[in-house]
Amino acid sequence: MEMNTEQMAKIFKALGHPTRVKIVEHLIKINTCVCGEIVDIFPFSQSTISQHLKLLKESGIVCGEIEGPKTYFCVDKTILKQFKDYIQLL
Amino acid sequence: MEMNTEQMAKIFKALGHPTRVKIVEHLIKINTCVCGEIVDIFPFSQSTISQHLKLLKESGIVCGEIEGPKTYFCVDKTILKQFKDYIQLL
DNA sequence: ATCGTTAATCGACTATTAACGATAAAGAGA
DNA sequence: TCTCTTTATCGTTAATAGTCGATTAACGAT
Repeated sequence: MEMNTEQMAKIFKALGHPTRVKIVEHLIKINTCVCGEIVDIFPFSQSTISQHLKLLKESGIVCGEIEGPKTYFCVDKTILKQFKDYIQLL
Repeated sequence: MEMNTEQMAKIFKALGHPTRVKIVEHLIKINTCVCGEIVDIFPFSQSTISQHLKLLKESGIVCGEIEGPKTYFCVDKTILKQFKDYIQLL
């Protein structure tokens, strides 16, 4: 499977904000975590973080799994690999 | 030299538009070219393309060299390498 | 059944972006 | 010098993004 330009631009756009880059780095580091943990790390409101997570999810680079009242977020490893592969070919 | 999160986010943001991704891909392919050539490729006005090039320049991933009335644009290979290195570590 | 926790969504506001046409600037060539 | 070519910038408009507080929804536990 290979990314096209549109998909790449969408992920680039999603990563085009320092907070979202940091969220993704954090998710990669700790593998999975819930929204509240991310809210605790950053100086933004719960709604703002939730919005950032929504954008990341829409780009495909992050996925969220609802489990009871919580949502577990993690990086989609398949998409991440495709993303990295594309960039390596630049 | 290593990129920090802010710099990365700035480049991601600059690449967060399909036209700008394509411009960068084109620049990598043909090494260097003037604004007018890019205008001919895309269905946007000269001012819009010039604006896209300005954003790419400001992010650092592209550089432009004025030579007479023309400006030669190319990808900054050093920055591109740092960019790729950063992503590879994700 | 109510309450507390967690996350998503809504509505508002401001700021930024994307696009255009028009204009300006700067050099090359007649 | 005047004109042509090339690119950058300005002013405008419409759309999107970023942030917040308030509200809603969904679930678990008492």
